[in-house]
Amino acid sequence: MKISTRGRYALRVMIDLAEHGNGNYIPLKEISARQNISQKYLESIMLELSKANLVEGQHGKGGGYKLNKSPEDYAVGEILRTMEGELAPVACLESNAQPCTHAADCRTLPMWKNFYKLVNDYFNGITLADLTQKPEGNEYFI
Amino acid sequence: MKISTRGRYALRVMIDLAEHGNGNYIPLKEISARQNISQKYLESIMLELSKANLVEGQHGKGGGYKLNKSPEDYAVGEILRTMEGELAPVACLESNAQPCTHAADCRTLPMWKNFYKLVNDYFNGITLADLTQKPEGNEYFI
DNA sequence: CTATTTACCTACTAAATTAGGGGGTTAAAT
DNA sequence: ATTTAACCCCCTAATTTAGTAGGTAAATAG
Repeated sequence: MKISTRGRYALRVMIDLAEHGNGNYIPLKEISARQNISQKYLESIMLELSKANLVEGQHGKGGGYKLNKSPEDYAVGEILRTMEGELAPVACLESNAQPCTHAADCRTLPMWKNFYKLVNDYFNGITLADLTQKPEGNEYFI
Repeated sequence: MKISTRGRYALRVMIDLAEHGNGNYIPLKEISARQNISQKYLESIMLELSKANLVEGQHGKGGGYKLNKSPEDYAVGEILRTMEGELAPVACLESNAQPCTHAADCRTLPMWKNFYKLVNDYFNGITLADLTQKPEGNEYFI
């Protein structure tokens, strides 16, 4: 029941880009230093985020990564799903799962389904903007 | 973000005991056959459930396992935590975690904390009795 | 054109986790 | 004494996780 390191790191990178980007490209080296995450490992994470079109990479001097949308348009759920795949608590709820013949009398399926919805609703309801430090202090969470 | 096989199996065994036990000892062989789970693997799961006092084992003929309480007194959360440890989404929320020096300005900690509470509240609010098939049909979940 | 910078790409690896299996010992009932 | 069934210890093959190593390709500065 853990969020993977890749998911957590991706979130930290996205928050870093939201806080330090401002529409400019930020080289991975900077993010790696600021977040204290191995640059090599971050590379593979950025590749995934880039392929999923959550960030845009730019080669060469002055290049780096930047967000493709403004922070309030990224749901945390979107970022986590990109790194972890679907947030389903059990394999049989994943969209590519082969249909389970016992679903009709499975005692626990409704519980997992409700939980799955709870998880998605929670993380879809939080945006990157909610997680960035705002001057007046972030009051999103009590 | 998956519930482990051990956690799912433990739940299925507990439901099986609730539905077929009725205060009697049920040998693992029967549960294994009914649930289609390797008896060997179940052994190690039962050992854990037994040590946590969720079930009671009895040696010899007429022996097996039975619940220690009635089904409505088992929270699903209690069973899952026995098998998986705490249901914390990130390591730093676990009770034995070394205190994180960045907690004060961690952007995501409040989100994880709220999520942790959501998870615990959800699974603590469901009992084994809610998951067993009742004659009139189980209406706990819509 | 060359050097530098930075993203992008492929392959490898050590450690941990998962899902078991083998082969016994102990306790209870017949 | 035999059978049944929990309890206990040690082993393993496959998969996942969290990286590292060593490059190539593209953009910019001079």
